[in-house]
Amino acid sequence: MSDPQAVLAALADPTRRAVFERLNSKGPASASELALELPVTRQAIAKHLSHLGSVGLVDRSHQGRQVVFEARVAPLGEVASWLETVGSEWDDRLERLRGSFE
Amino acid sequence: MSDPQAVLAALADPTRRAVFERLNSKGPASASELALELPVTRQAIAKHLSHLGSVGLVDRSHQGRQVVFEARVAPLGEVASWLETVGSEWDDRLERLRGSFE
DNA sequence: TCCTTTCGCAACCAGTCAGTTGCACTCAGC
DNA sequence: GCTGAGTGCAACTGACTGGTTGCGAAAGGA
Repeated sequence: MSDPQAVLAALADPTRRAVFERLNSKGPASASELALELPVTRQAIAKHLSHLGSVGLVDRSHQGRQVVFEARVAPLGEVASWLETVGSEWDDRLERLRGSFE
Repeated sequence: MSDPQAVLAALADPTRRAVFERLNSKGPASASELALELPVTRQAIAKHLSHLGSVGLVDRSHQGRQVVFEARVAPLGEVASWLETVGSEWDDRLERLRGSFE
């Protein structure tokens, strides 16, 4: 259960988004594999994966010598519901405003 | 029509989120008013408002000598639908995976 | 055992950005 | 015209962080 704002911040970086979307669309991969497909070094990828992992957007598992990372979409739902909450606050405000004219 | 990733990045900063949520929950305010309620200077607020405005999360209007800012929630919907798209990509991948076993 | 691959850790660099300070401008009220 | 409130612009600073390089450790294969 990661807080939505941390997930928001994690998705704010373009490279981190690229890593996540790559894992999400083409399936699990290791940091080295990702480094071949993206224009940054393995170390940069590893840092981003660690960041993504800390907010629950990525799962790590060992396969022999390799460490394979997999995307997890559950935190996205929490962000979505947070956005919905903010939106409904706005609706409430409209409602109160309407009420004040009756 | 602001792109969802810019909105994402705009909402990533805690202070900027605080400004937006303040405007969203308590209604329009000027930069000076916001500076009284938040622990940063008016200039910092003004920069954040400019940033929020550039992604469509805030509307500005003049009231006499004052400049009043108001929250706009439409871009939040775009972010939500983007999140949904990412989620559905994941569903597609599951579907393909399922198909490969038949 | 030796070599290679993969990974993790630490140090370092450079760019970005949040925040402050200072100053100039505008406009309403006296 | 003067004063004060509200705003905008520019320069500066400090901290954070994305990215790289270098090195050492662990693990599989010949």
